[in-house]
Amino acid sequence: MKPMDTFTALAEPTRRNILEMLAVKNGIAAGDIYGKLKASPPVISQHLKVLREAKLVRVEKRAQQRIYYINPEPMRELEKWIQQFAAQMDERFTALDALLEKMSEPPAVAGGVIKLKEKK
Amino acid sequence: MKPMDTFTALAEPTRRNILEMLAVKNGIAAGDIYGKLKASPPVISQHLKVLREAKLVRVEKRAQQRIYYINPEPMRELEKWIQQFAAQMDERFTALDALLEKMSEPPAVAGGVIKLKEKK
DNA sequence: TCTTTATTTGCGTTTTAACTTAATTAAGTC
DNA sequence: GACTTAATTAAGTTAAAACGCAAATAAAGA
Repeated sequence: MKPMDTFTALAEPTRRNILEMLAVKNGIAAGDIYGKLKASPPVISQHLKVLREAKLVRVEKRAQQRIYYINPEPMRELEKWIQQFAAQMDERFTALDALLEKMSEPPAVAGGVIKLKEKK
Repeated sequence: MKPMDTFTALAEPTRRNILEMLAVKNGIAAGDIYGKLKASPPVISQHLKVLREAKLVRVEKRAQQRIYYINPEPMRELEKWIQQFAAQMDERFTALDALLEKMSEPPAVAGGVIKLKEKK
C-alpha cells in the first residue's frame, strides 16, 4: 500500500498535462510537448525528469529527439491503492454497520470504553 | 478532468497515513491520530487542516474532541480521473493499433511528415 | 471562576519545489 | 571541423511546505 512518489509527481498540474497528452497520443517528442504546453524547454525538461524518476514515463532516443512514452504501471498501482482504500471503507460500512453506528454512542475513543458523566 | 488539489493533499505520506487510518475505522479523534502516528499534535493538526481544505475529511465536534471522518467524494473523483486516463490509453491501443504502430516509422513529429536523409 | 483536557494557531527556521537564464551535451548537416 | 537543432543540466532566485515550540482557544468539570 505505497505508491512511492507517484503522488508527488502527479501533484503538479503541468506534469499531469504532460501525462494527459501522452494518454491521447503515446510517443511525443519533448519539443512537441513544450510546443503545445506553453512552458519553457527547461521547465518541461525538469518535469519530464520527475516523471521519469517516478517511472511514469519512459524515453527513447531518436536522433536528437527524445520520444516520451507513458509507463502504465505506476498508474495501475495508484488505482489499486484507491480501490483497496474504497474496499476497506465499504467493508466497514454495510447497511448493518451503518445502522449500528448510528445507534451506538458515536466514535469510541482511544481506550475504547466511553466514559459518560461518571459521577464519583 | 481535474481533481483539484486532491493530488497535493495526497502527496504527503503522513496525510495518506491519516486517511488510511480513517479507511479502517471512520471517525477518529485528532488525539487518537497523533497518538498512533508519532508526530506532534501541531503537525497532525496542520495536516488535518490540509485534508479538510481538500475536502478529503470532514470533522464533527464532540465535547472538546474533534472527530474526523473520511469524505469519499474526492477519492472517487480521483479514481474516475485515473480510469478515464486508462480508458483513453486503451482506446488508442487495440491490438490493431499496436500492430500499426510497430510497423510505421515511430512517432510522427510535430509537423507530421518524417524527413529521412533527404539528400538534395 | 479556576483547572484540565483536547486541539488549534502563530511564528521563526529549515527544506523542498519551481521558474529563469545561461551553458552544455548529443546528433546530425553542410 | 564548424554549424544547427533538440534537449538537458547547472546555478541562482523566489516561493511554498513542513516541522518544532510556545501560546491561544474551546469545552467541560471541580
